[in-house]
Amino acid sequence: MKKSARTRQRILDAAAAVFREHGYANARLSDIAARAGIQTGSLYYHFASREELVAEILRLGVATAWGQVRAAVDALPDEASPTERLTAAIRTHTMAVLEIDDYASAQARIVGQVPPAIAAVHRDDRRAYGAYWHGLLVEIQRAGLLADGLDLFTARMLCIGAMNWTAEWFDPRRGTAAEVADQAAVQLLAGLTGSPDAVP
Amino acid sequence: MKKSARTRQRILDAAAAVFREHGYANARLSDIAARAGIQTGSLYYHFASREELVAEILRLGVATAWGQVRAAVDALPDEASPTERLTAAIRTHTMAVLEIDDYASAQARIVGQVPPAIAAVHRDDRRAYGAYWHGLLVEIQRAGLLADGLDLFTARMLCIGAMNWTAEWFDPRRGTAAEVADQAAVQLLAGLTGSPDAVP
DNA sequence: GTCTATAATTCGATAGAC
DNA sequence: GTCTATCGAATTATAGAC
Repeated sequence: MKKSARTRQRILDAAAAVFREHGYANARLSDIAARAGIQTGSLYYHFASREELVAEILRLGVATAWGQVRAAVDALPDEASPTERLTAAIRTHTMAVLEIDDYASAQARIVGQVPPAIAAVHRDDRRAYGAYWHGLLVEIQRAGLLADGLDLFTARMLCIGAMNWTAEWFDPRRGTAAEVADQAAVQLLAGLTGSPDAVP
Repeated sequence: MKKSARTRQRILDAAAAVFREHGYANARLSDIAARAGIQTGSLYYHFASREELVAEILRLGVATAWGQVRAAVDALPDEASPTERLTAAIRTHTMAVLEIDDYASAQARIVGQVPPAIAAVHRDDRRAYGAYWHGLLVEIQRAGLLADGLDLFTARMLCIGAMNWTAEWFDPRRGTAAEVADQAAVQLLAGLTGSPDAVP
């Protein structure tokens, strides 16, 4: 790998960590540069502006979370039930936000705070990932497991909200990320199916 | 009411609306002043700093949401069940975030983005409101309705996350706030109890 | 590619007239 | 109490040396 690509990667990693920790408003380019081990001005060799860097973090946040979730779902045996597949997705997405991945965590924290122009560009990424979750919910519905009266869009957004908001309150001193992820899977799935017995 | 108090109130209303709409980072004092119908410099007769104004919005956001939720719960007949009480709370909190109240909505959107000093001052307010919700969940638990294996703290935070995140995605063109609030009540309660039949 | 130095801009905050 | 005018701090962005 070229030196340029390696430095660019260091900057991205640093930016994800800083946005995750400080939120959008309080993340300064000087913080990011310092964590990447370079001077602030040097950032501009790799990114044209702060906004371009932010946009890339958002894109990678969705891409990595999605990649991990899909890998976990695809790793299940072919005969896995829709509830098993959704359980794996919830657990993995929550783990990504809480522990595995600074990009997913940063995306969850700042996506609602970026300027409209960046949000507009990012919307297609979010939609594609949302469509993937929609598919998982449709499987539940087709199996006749969805609780009566639920709108699929609202149901999905409530679940994603519960998962993404964990980044705001999670405290490792209170328990592990895996414990939160497991409970999220149980609780959210019960909410969708209306029955705890549906959880394998 | 004195003129000073009325202007102060106009500024607060304007700030809540602007923070709700633009998030924390992109809300400028000039936007707030313009909406309140005064010049930016005039803000400083009423508030010592931007941070003081933000802190007041956060405080009022929790206070008004709590007030509305408590009023809705207290309006139920004495013989109302724990599930009826929690249903009323979820529906009302969600309605506050989505429609009723710019303060509650602004608080939900920016609470995770404010500088640490402001967040520290605000923590007591959040804890008190959290304790109220904890009490509602304990009622469910005492009635033997809580699903096995749920940790009350995690369960509460997942619910609050799902409700607060609605501010990020709600689109009135897709449906009414009341529809989302109703579904949130059904879905979140089923998640907590593990049984749709527990919902009245 | 990265550094140092600095320009440009934005925005919160202050001063003083009215 | 509010306005106009302006200051000052912070931070993004650029220029040019190395």
